[in-house]
Amino acid sequence: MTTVKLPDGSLKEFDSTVSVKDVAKSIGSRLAKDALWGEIDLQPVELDYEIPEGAPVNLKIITKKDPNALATMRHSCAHVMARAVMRIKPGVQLAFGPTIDGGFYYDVECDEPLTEEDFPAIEKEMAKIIALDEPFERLDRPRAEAIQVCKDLSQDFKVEHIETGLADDESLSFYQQGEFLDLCRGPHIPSPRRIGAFKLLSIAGAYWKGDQSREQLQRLYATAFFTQAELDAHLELLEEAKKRDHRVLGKRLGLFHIDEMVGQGLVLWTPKGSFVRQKLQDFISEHLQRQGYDQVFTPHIGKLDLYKTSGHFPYYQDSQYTPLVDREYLSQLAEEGCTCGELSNLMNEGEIEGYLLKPMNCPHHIRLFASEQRSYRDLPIRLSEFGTVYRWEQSGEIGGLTRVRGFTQDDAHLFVTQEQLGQELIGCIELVKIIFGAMGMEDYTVRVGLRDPDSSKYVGDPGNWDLAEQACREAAQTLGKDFSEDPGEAAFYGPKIDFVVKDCIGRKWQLGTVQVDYNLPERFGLEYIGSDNKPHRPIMIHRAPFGSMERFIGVLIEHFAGSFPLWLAPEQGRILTVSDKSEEYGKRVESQMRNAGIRVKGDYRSEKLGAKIRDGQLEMIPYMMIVGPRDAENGTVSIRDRIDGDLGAIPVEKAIAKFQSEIADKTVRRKSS
RNA sequence: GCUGCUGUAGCUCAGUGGUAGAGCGCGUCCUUGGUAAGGACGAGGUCAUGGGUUCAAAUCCCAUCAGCAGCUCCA
Repeated sequence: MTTVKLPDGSLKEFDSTVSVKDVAKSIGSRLAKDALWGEIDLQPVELDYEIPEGAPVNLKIITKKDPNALATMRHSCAHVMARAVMRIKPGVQLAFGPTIDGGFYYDVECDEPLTEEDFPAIEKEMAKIIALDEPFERLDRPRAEAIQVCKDLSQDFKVEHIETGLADDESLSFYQQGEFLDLCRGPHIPSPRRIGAFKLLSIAGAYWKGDQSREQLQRLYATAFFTQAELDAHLELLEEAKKRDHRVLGKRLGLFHIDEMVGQGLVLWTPKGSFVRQKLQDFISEHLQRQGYDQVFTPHIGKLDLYKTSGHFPYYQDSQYTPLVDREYLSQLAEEGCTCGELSNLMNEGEIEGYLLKPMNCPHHIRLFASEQRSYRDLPIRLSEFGTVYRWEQSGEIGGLTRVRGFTQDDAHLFVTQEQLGQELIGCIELVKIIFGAMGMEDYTVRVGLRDPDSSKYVGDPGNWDLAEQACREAAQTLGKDFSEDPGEAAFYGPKIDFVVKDCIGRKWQLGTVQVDYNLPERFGLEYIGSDNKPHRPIMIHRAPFGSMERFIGVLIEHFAGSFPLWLAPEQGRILTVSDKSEEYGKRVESQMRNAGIRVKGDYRSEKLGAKIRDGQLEMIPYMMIVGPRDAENGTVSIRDRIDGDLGAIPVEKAIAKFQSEIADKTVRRKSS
């Protein structure tokens, strides 16, 4: 008699010996078909495993749907990959080899570095190992013995990891497959046969334990699926994602250019890209006006003293462009025989005079606030600016529009009383909501950064911090969306709310941010006169709902895959003539449309219509208006919609009305697929 | 900043130790057509930059710059 207990608690009894597969069959044919392997008392077993008779055993049948099934298989595949590398390359030191979204990696260190040319050999060896079909066997060893095992294997990273990262573990588990033995928490699939299809993807450097001061390892990225079809689909998805990369689309659609001669991370906006950017600025400006913001302009540089007061110089000097040293000060230094080395030292110590390219806008806005005496009756004061700032980002970090060295924040600084803080934060969140809503972007995450209760690095009164954190939480709640609360993620000067989205290849980027600041008002000694006729210190809110125009548009290009909604499209419509005979009518329609405020161009080349349509389609033109003799006769245009294709002939006035209403509504139309 | 890869025509890319190729785009001409590529001809490149090896370098080596992936960082 065999008895199994299923995860739902139900018991199943069998008269004779049964395998896992038999149990699955007894539950349902679908389950029997989908079953990958079983788990008895959390240990993976093959489907043909004969369940021992006697006392009831806990059995779980694992299918593809099991959230851990794929990860378990991939991790086993990582072991196979590491084993294959060890067979091919001498002196391989293993570090970590976890599963990640979309695959897995293994960090290794070899005597001679791996290159992508080694991939075919590694994959071949992996296939061999899988064909051997040796099981993954778990071995548990007490601490001291485990360390000795790793020492015997000359696996220094594993020894270190047991001694530091796993310092509290009394017993450690290993998994063995053939000659390959690795410290591993498990679990693993019962046999390598379950590895359906795998592929090595790329190789990159990674620091041991993520520490820049430690050894740099080679990280071998790979992926695996249960079937070849799934792997192929995944690879195709990666290819598709590359096509919507904003750097690719930006070039193809002529939206921006980054020029080697101008400098790394410095964006040149083409007329088309500038148009999109301007439209977005107009859009947000309109809402700022409604919310009672005042727009200001401030220069791109400021005296070093300004940033010494704010604390940004020299403390954050590494992430700023080198200061512009004051002319007279520089010649004075030269006369004194100052060497370059000495000048550099003076800079490091912050002991120089001159100007800084502004790395942020707040000090300028603060000085505007301080330029007049303020009463509590004036508050809140909301100063906004599309302010361009410059930061010396690490060269390896720069790329596309998402990480640049010069960028324009849709910045504003609100000077508020403690009582006003909550309401103003809600107003800031409202703006973010309006923007994401207008773009149809729902796939973003919200993080509320709170202070780390164990740290003393924070400035400001703890009681006020509690109030501000609570205000941030309440403001975040008004989004009607889940948000995470991250202790320790607050800036040292105040709590914050961040908005994060993913790009086409899954990288996360912070867009909007709302931050409370107790620090700068203090450093600049800001005051307003309260109703008690005494000076009080205002609280500052920094906020940028887009984050930066560059990053936001980068993400937006990928979000729309280059197909901007009509109101944002640089070229909203294009007149296509069927032949040269319709050019005159085409030009008449073109000017009629333009007079109605529609941004149109004409394609009067002597190409065939099919070619013109193809070009327009590839350029993501929202509406193509085909004009031929029939249209000229009837006063119509034959509309071809970017999404829905041929809409037939309609009178020009009706087409204009249709476009105008779509523009006014800021309609976001997506291909329904 | 670190590791690896890459840099050839406006774009996408092929190519080999012996004086440079394709497709697209561009120009001219032919074609006058109704919903995703009509045809012919032509122009266009110090093969990223600077060194080195060699009789000979775009090709091999080194450095620099830039791009890509990842790591680290991001007030």
